Amino acid sequence: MHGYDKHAYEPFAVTVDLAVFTLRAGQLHILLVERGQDPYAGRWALPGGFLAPDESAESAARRELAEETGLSDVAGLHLEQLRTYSEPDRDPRMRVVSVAFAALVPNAPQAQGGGDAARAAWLPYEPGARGAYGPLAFDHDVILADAHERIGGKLEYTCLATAFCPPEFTLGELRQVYEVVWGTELDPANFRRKVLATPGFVEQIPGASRLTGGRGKPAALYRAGGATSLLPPLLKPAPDATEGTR
Amino acid sequence: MHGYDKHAYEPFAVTVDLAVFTLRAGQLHILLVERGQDPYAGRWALPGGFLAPDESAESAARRELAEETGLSDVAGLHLEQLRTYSEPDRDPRMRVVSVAFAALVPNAPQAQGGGDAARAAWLPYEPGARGAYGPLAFDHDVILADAHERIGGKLEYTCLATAFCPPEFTLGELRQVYEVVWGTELDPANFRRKVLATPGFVEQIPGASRLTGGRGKPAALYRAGGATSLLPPLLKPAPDATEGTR
DNA sequence: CCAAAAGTGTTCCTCGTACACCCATGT
DNA sequence: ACATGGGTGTACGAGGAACACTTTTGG
Repeated sequence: MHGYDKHAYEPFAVTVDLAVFTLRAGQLHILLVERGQDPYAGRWALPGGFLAPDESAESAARRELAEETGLSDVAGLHLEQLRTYSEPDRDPRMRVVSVAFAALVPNAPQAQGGGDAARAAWLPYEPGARGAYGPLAFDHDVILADAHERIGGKLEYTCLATAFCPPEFTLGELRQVYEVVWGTELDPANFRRKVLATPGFVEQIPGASRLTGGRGKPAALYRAGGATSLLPPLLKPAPDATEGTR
Repeated sequence: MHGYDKHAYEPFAVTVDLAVFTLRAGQLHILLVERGQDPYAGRWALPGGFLAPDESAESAARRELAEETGLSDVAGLHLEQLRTYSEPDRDPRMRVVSVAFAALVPNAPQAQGGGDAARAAWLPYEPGARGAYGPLAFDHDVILADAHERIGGKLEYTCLATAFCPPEFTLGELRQVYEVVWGTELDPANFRRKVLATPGFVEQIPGASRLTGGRGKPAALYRAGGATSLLPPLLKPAPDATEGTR
């Protein structure tokens, strides 16, 4: 870090972009806003905004998260810096450097068309194939794909999955988090043992139980434990080579 | 992303900071520059600099890497975005948002006091205890610790370790990378099997061999293979609980 | 009675760990 | 001769994968 003349270089705008995931009806959803103005008017985009003069990217991201989701208690939600996107031409109007975040929300409430965004909605996310939202504005398709990959990877070796669950949940619901994010199926029996064998992953709520959508035996309820790392990791099963490329 | 008035917000300076590691004499070293001016005059700092108007953070980082190390071929070196540091008070003079990178260099040549940096040097890095360089300028101690943690973690599940090695290396040298970065010892026999069992991690150079510091049997030479991910991972041994806190 | 999901038990097999042992070289 | 590091072999044990089986609910 050498010269420090404040005017020697063109100023940059610094923004945050958020990839906010939730689980709804057994499917992974992503929070998107519809752009009201050019460029990319009418296209869907990740929610985000400028850094205020006195806040860090983390603060700005959490503020935007509260505004866009309409959630009152945003303090406990998982919010994680992904990486920074700084290609010179990523915004056609000016130099915008964007710090991207990934966030996880449990029971998604109604999306807020909050503030100045034209419209906000939770849309189902399918990796690879674009879902109901066509190509996103700017480089947000790349950011979204990176965010999904990061979340999927972190499930393997952290206790992050509970961030998708409400305060009280069953082991079947927790398992569904893995299955939906990874797009695979897991053996319920082995999953159960693995989770319970990890100290601090979940704590059983004594006596409580809940019926799971009518059918089946009532399941015991658990809440998230204090642990953050998951050792040994819970590995995503290798894609079966016999399936070929369908 | 809402209003776009170029002058509605205070402009930010955007810089890159580099944590460049190398192995020297069986010890992990970090490239530092000595600051010539206030603030933090006389203190060591990570090399870095401003983004030019037409380059991305990745381009700027690679440019700085070439300038500071004096290496001619910087294209093949491992350079990886770490995260972005944006606390409002991290630079006392103005708002500076810094995109941090971690880089790995094999056989470190002489450090360049290149350009405007007062002095540049490779200094031994010891996690935890500050080494020969006292507290770094700005928040660079935090960045450096984050970078070391990231590198150590990536060794577990990627083939990154070869980035520390010259084009031709022995398995003992590769093993030393892990031992030095992790601060542990590994079983040479099991390490050998693990590496050779991973397709594309290393390729043997037929017929070649090299004496290893005089003593011992000459070792076969290998070069880096094409693989990047290491499955199953090569786990860092858990710290032995019998050792206590010395 | 049947389907579906929770929860328990058991077997098989892979892989990591630890350690013994031989090989080739310098002092 | 001996120390040192490369390289091979092997036995033990933890842990994951697969699957059978029981339990409890709704239809």
